[in-house]
Amino acid sequence: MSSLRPPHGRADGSREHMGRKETDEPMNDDKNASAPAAGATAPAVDLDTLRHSAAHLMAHAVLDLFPGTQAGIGPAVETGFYYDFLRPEPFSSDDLAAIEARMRELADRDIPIVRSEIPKAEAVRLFTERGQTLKVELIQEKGGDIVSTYSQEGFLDFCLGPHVASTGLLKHFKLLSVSGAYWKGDERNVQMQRIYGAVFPTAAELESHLHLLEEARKRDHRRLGPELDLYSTNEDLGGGLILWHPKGARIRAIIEQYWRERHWAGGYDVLYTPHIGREVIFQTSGHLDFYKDSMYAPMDIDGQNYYMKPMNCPFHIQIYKSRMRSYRDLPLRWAELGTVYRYERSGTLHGLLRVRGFTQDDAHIFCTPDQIESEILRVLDFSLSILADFGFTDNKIELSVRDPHNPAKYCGADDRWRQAEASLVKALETRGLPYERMEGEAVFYGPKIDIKVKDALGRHWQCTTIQFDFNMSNRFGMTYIGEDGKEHQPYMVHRALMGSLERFFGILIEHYNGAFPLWLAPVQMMIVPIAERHGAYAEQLAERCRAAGLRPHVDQRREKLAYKIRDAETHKVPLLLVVGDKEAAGGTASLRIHGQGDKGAVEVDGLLARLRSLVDTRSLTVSL
RNA sequence: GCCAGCGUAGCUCAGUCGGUAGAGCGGCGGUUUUGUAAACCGCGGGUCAGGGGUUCGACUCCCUUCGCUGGCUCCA
Repeated sequence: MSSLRPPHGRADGSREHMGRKETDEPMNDDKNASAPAAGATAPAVDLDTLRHSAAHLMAHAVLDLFPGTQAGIGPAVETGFYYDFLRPEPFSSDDLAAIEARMRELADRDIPIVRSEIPKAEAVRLFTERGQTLKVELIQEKGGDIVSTYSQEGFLDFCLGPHVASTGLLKHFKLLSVSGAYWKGDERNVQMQRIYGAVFPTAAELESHLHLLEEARKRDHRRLGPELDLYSTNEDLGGGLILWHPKGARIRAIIEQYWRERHWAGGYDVLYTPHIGREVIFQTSGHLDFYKDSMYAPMDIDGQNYYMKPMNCPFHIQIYKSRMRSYRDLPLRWAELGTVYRYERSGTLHGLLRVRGFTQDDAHIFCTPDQIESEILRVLDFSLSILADFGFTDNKIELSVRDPHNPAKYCGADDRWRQAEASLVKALETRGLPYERMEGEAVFYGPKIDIKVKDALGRHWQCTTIQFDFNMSNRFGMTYIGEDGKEHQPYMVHRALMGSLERFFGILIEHYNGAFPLWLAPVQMMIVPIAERHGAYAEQLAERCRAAGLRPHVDQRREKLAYKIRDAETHKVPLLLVVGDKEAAGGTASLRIHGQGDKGAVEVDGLLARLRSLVDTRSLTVSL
């Protein structure tokens, strides 16, 4: 149903997009079987070929070391490859090391990789002989009369190719992890073991990729969040439920304040609606028909079933319906920081990025058909402007439209779809924004624009979604009175900018590596008196900071200066103001900026004015 | 939910073959009054995630529940 919430996917750069690309179809298909032949021996190879060949090399090593193992599929992916294996015993990390060592041996021997084209029956016989019944299944499904195979010594694979000429060309790889994966991606099928590996053309690139992984691990919000005392989760509380600590809550409150101000200034009104509602509202909305699996069991209140809301739209619609609406009232732009609860399968929970209770920065725009273009443009501009304030300026935009081959999957009249899509395209083109067209990625009730932000490590995260909805206004019988005095059905757009506050917070923690820009930092300056006798001056200074609308904290502990500095630096406090005899006498403070070091003594009023302006402009860096 | 792995002090981790636990940091107490990334001494702190079982004896072996991790599936 009308989800406002962007998919809770993980970062493109790290996990989610390890999905399949063209080369991940090692299965044969006689239509293309002859095309890649030349590539098989070409000395200059593209990256996917290299990675796919590395997958074969690994399968070769695995089948050598663990006889009886069956191979599934082994495509190239974004940064390397994976290969799925069926084997009763789990692969241990020791096994991984052994497999990698074996791969190096096989690579060192520079074994030629040979393509052959053989009759299907022959292929079936060969793979049956080897006990590779999964491959036989693939051949029978995918193969034409003649199928292609690749072999390197005793290892034989059913594969379209192309591949590198010999194993010696495979040099810079590393096995990373093993995990479960369903045969053919269907959870009703047997579960196999998937081994992931990284492959790059040069040692330097592999090294830099491994370094990126390490960097991502270090700035993982699940590590930084609790470490910086921003949030926690708790076993007794339950999975997927977030406790916002004072510092995290401070950041959230700042974001919420900013969000409200921007919305009011941007022509929105802000709503509040309850967390639960009677069964009937979710029957009308269709959630109980289409969305029940994601909803929690009802609670009985005075003999009536009430549900926790999984979305805010039915509630906003009730407000719309609370009185007659004229075309003169439209557009109505209603926003809410709406807390919703959704059942997510236990295995999918992930820190702040995928939780069971979260707050969407939701909005619904109700408008007339002829307002839709300008409204889309407006919401697009608004979204990009807000994302930019958080430092996300390099975004990827996707336009998700219907699958032209499967119109039955969607509801709503054709002309509405055409108009909706046209207005989305128009908005993107008016702004000259490049976008990727995603056929068949539309939600069933309407097309949408998604914005994925690119973080400091180059990973993409989906935040914003702008979705048409042809369904809700119909189900709830929403109307407005037009110029003609007759009832009309309003157009409805759902949108979320940050997605959910939890998720956005997680992204921000990783993007900034926990070192929030001044306007968001929960503690903006740590004031450090050198000795106890400077405590009073430090407090005075803190008072002046607070009077300037800044957030200081005084470190009155009886510790050495160096200790307090180290502490503030590791907690990523943006500014340090050191005060001792000199400063107290001169009415100054010694300034130290996180990541920049000691800046020497500064005059206080000037500093505060400067900081105030950095906060007001939401500057992402501190420069004086 | 599924496959695999993990869960020992607030945090990071050690703990041999089954004989009921240890370090560093943090915390607390004291000494030190400190000038730009960790002063010194001392002290507490654990139902070894919870429950059940095997055993003379379980942190250790088995079962189970919860939570977490890597993926798969899902992300309407």
